[in-house]
Amino acid sequence: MTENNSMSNAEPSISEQQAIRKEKLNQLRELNVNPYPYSYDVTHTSAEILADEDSYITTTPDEPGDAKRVSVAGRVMTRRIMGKASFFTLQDSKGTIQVYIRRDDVGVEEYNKVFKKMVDIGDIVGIKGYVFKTGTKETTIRAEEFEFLSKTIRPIPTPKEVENEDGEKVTYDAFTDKEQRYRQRYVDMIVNPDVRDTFRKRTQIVQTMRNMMNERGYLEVETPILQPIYGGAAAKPFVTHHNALDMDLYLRIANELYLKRLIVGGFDGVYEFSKDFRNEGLSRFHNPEFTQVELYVAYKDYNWMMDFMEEMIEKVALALHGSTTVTVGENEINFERPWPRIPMYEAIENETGHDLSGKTTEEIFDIAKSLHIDVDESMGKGKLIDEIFGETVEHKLIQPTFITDYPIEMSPLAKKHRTKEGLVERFEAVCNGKEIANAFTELNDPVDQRERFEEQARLKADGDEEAMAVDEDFLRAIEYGMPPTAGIGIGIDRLAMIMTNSDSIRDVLFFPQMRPE
RNA sequence: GAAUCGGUAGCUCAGCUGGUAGAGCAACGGCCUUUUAAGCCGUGGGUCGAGGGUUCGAACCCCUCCCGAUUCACCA
Repeated sequence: MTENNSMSNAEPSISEQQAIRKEKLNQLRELNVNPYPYSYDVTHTSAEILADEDSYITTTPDEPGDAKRVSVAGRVMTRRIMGKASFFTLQDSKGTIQVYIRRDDVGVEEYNKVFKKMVDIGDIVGIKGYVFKTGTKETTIRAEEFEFLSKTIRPIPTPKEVENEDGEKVTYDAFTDKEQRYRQRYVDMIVNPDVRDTFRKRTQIVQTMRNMMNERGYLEVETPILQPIYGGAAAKPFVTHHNALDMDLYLRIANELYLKRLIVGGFDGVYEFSKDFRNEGLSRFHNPEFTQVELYVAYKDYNWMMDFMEEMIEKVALALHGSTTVTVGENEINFERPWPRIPMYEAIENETGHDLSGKTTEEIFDIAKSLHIDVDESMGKGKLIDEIFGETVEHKLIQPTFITDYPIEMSPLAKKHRTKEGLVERFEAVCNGKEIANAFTELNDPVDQRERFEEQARLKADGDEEAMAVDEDFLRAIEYGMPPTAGIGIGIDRLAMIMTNSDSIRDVLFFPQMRPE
């Protein structure tokens, strides 16, 4: 970053429309109208009225008598002014409802000088009135009182949705520029209501998972984000500095090692929804900060964890869609239990015809070359196998699938397989061609763990930036004894992408990372 | 980091082999008391992403840079 500070926000020159709207603020105050009052008594949302409209509608709107009164608040999204009466669409958090406002209902001054002259699309207003159906059978609130709640001084995009002859919805002037949608998510949410729906679903995913873990009696905990030693995953960290301690700290890349300390401490099950940070590239699938849930359960192994995950994700699909089947792009993905469980070597053999079990590093290297996979001499056995899997198998796994039993070289925190030499008890859940979870029977043999860390340290010394550091405190913890434990990390962003049929991680993050404007 | 495509009014977009910018919606002034992309008449609005170059003349051609999307590479 240079001298010219990109954090500063010099006020840009304003458009004609902004100038006009600012002037309206002065005019409103001259009319003794507060453009920014303090509260409003909202009795109904648009959705509550529309869901039960028969109980609200009066058939004699010109003589409403004791028809039910409603007050709603929201944003003016469209306007149709016809002289002495007008229609406008009011959008609140639950949807939209049409409002009909007449000069002779709200008063000449209020209608002519305030409503007609001062209201812009985007303004937040409150309406009190009663409900009727128009000639074209649209349920509409007839306003008896109108109030400004917040005057907008910046024009918002004005998309228009209409049904064509075939009954299809066509949107004109939709707000589609992705850069602006991400940078100004607030505008995106105002004019693209399905965006709000995506984020509601994301929260529903988290809540469904949290509820299930709570029902099982697992404890939701919080562990440090600022860590003196980062670990628990293979990734490059962000570094920051603590002034008072005069030491560098890392933003966590995973919370695994802290959660396992808590299992040592005596909890049977702990979980944390955690923002993790990895100093790597951005893409459709990667944001520098992302969310995982990690869960550790004592006295269980990875077989149990597969059962648990199936059940949890099936619940999520049902909660969001009322079905185990979810449409993602061109695929129908079915999360109904049980999911196939395929050992990694078997998955590779099924796809390529090569059985890697018992093969030497050199033999696997040659197989990779024969499959036209980009490999080099520096790659270890585990890395080579991972490359082969990634290139030949992973993207083909559309339906949820557990890939089990990984090479020990790639898994320094997982326990050796109880029967298969050279492998660990680890699985990844793959769905729509992408990993959505990673889990193992946790390594609780402290001597073995120390050796694995030392191997990582050798890799780090050889220049592997993603190799783990030896975490002496973590070793000390498991030297005190950690019970047999199953652990899992589930990527919430990836899961949300699948469950909401989003093709970019940016669509499931409110504020994806962007370069400064 | 590389390649491709893109950045023109508040929004969505035109703009030909170079002749200093247009449309619809939005805004502004009128008319209009059941409209719904409301309609009709009229008006204004632009650092054409930024900077340099070529040219009599650049939104357009050339160079550099900024921002974004997509694909690829690393990664969850």
